[in-house]
Amino acid sequence: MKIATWNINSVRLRKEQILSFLKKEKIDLICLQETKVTNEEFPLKYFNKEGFIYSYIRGEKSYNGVAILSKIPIKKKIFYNFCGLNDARHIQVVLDNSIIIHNFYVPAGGDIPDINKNPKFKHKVKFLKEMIDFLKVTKKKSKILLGDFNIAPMQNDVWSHKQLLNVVSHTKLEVDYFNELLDKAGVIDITREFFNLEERIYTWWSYRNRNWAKSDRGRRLDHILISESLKGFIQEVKLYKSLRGEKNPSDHIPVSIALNV
DNA sequence: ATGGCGCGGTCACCGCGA
Repeated sequence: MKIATWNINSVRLRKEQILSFLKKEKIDLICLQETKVTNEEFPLKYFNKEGFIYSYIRGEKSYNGVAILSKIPIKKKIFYNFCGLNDARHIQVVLDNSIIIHNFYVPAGGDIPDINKNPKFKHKVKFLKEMIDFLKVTKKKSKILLGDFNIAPMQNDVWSHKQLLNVVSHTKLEVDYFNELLDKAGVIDITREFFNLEERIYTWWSYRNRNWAKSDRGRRLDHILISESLKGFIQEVKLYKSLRGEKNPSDHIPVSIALNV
């Protein structure tokens, strides 16, 4: 079973790229973020006719939006609201084998890393706190958390640890919350387990840098976190950097895991 | 060292991303 996550930055604009990726990499289930579309306007039939007959979509106009497209049956569909907002940042499904899959789009947090000066950062921090409280009660359950966490937790998850210490996504406050989440939710950062700690790995490169590949100033913001109990079933973890170089790309690339279950 | 782009909406500009 192969599961992927991808912040797609508009599903309508990039449905062909998504399908091509799903086919080429033989993905069974994908979690999308920033679909930027209402459920009514979501191109669901486009994926249904290609075998992704199971789905759970939750979108809104213009902003945010998450979706799960699957070839594998989905037993249960649930969503949760954080910070009292109905803003389509989380959905959850349960598979027939009882594995729980969460798809998250954590708030970006704006520019200034100060909760007293920047309401967007305050929102992000509150979201993370509520996420921890929400997940800690399921610590013992077999689960996979995927999505755009908007946090680059380790030194080699950014192009320059020193220069990004005070940049939203890599501040100590955010990294501490990320690690608390791993601990309290009972999950591990499986991508890092499959790559050397010394290796710089990214899932996002800014649109603003035309020469993104050459300057390579990326960040690892997209994650797949799995229960300890599932670790033995993981056969591979893949990052698809080449997709950032496609025509009209998303600024994020997909990440996938292959599970032997 | 800095600035750099791309999305959706209802517009030819803005809010937002990170």
